[in-house]
Amino acid sequence: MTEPRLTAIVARVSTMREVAALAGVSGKTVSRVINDDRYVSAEVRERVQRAIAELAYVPNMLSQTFRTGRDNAIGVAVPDLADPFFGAVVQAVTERARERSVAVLITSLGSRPQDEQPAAESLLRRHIAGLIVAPTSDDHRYLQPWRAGTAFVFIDRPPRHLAADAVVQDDAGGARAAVEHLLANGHRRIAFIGWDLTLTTIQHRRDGYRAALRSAGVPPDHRLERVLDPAVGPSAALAALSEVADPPTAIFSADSQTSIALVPELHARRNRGLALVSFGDFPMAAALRPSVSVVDQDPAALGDAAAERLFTRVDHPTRRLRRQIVMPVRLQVRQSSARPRVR
Amino acid sequence: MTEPRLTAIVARVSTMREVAALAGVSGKTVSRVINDDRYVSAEVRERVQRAIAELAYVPNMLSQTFRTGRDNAIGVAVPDLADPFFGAVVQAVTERARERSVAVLITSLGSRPQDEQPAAESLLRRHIAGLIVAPTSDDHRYLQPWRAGTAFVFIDRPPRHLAADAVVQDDAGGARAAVEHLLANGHRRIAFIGWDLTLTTIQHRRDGYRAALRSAGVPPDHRLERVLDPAVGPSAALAALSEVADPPTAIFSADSQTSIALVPELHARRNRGLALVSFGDFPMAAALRPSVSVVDQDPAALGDAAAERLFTRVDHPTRRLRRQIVMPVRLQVRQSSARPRVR
DNA sequence: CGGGGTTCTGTCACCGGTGTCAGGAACGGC
DNA sequence: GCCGTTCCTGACACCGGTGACAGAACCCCG
Repeated sequence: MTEPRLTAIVARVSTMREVAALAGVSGKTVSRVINDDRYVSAEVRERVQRAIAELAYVPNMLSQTFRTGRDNAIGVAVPDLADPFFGAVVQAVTERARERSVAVLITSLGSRPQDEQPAAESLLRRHIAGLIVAPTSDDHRYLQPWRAGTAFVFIDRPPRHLAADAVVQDDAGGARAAVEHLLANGHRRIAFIGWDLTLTTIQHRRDGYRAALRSAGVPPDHRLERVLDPAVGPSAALAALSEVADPPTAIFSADSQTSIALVPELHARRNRGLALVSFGDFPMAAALRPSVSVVDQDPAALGDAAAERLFTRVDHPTRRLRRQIVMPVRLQVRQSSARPRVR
Repeated sequence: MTEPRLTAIVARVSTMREVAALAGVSGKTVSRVINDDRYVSAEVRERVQRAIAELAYVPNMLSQTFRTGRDNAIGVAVPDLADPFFGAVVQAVTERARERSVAVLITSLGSRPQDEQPAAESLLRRHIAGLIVAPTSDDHRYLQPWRAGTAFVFIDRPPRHLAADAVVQDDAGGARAAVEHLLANGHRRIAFIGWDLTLTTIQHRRDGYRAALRSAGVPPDHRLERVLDPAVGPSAALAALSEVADPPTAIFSADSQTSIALVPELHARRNRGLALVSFGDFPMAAALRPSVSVVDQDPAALGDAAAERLFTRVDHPTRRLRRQIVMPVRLQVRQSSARPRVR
């Protein structure tokens, strides 16, 4: 055994047994030093630490987690990481995880519901401690076998056929506030444009839209409710709206995806006085002319809340907590929701 | 042993030995069925598969990876996931990884260089097969011990003091093309605004900016080169530029972060004919009035290239390949780079 | 009918840590 | 001097799969 050289250049990761051999102790004693066990003499501890430094030893987390049966990691599954909303959610989750030295496994689910289960199981088979999921499917029973070992927190949309935590937004309330704001500015003919009515979030926003109209005594008009066909984009929907007798003076856009598609189209048509409020902020909304009024969702706060709840479940599996957390949304009034032009 | 019921409700994940017991075979035979080993009789295979379905067995990846010593996962480390550029990169990487059934571990590095090493090591100690990193630090020697077991691909910025693959953009060429375009449109006084000149990417863009001016015989003017102070934002820089004798008629913004801050400010000042080209596309750039001309980086292509290179290194550790991959960038001409107004 | 090859299945060790337990040394109190 | 307690260290099994190897059954061919 050569004399320890602290400056050694190490070209390979070493194992605990190599450290033990170099320090002249058993593997278990090295383990004790790593884990700050109090029952190690100062002299031995010193020797082991020198050996660790000498070999640039880093514990193999694979075997640690294997031994305990639980990976010190959480999973995050969202439809699309390139979507700034989910990007911000994931960013917040990774920050909370790092504070706890927990690794984050990530997967994108895409938009096809049938892809959710295999993607989620690819994370679960690693026996992660918890999973944060923004679901795309309508049936989460497949998660049942994993509940004993893994905590689940749903975000954006609640679980179906499974009892689990959910952090959602006040979809109906936010939509209602947006439409009430348009009503207060004198709009009576207000259109609803959404992207995918099979999503419960969009349904709730439509419910809020309708409730606001009802409360104001404005008669509903199904011709003003439009679903966007992703193949053709928003131009067809706008054309159809303009052909309605007594056409709308304002649009409530039910999600930022729709708004992002809608805005260039409105600009291209020179936007004949059509007001707009978007559910969901989006980049540059404030810099556009007119700047776009939005219902702001604060994705970072949502990510924080989801991570906090997940870690609470991991730390206290038996604690009783309300399953549903509703994040408030905030109406951010800008220029695009001004009064209708007098004709 | 009860008769197999395929409809069993399973409340717990089961192990291979439980499957083996139910099927009346050895654990190794179950392993063979899982891994599609050809030496299993049809009759046994059938029995084992029924037992797997009955118990809803999913292999424990923790032990698989532990046995082989290499985690079937790759790591991705980027400064900020909420940045749409990195979001799109990560989205592309996760798609490529999913095609290969490889898990993706993610971490955000933040902007402080000293945070990079601990964040990277938290991934590496899991013995991942590869790491894609957009570095924030200037010294990557700490990765040396891991090279034997882990492939490294740097993105956006090349490694320092370490020989490893890098997928970068044509920063100088893109900047040069942008500035040449402004020159062709008659601009002679062109400002450079960047966010952080310690980053090599920004340095290269400035080099391209200077080279374009030099080739055109336009005398350089250091007063037109500005670094943005993130604390005060772009207003101070714009004010300083407008006070220069013979002020600029165009701005070359060296990164999308800067552009995103700059655009609202230009709008607020009613943008007195100041042209703009941004290095890096950003959301809504096409929808703004005037729409913003950009040097488009295609982050998805960058993520694809990085993932492809990583998997090539993992599959063929000895193959000789060029270390540096330069992704082309594309000048996307829109309205904001038009000719200067005649005064 | 014997030898060689292929097919199928099981036994056992092993990956690299950690939990359990045992045992020796040192120390204090009566 | 004896017993009980605390301190320190090591031996050993174990987590759940898989690689190496052995052995049995069967087939084909000379």
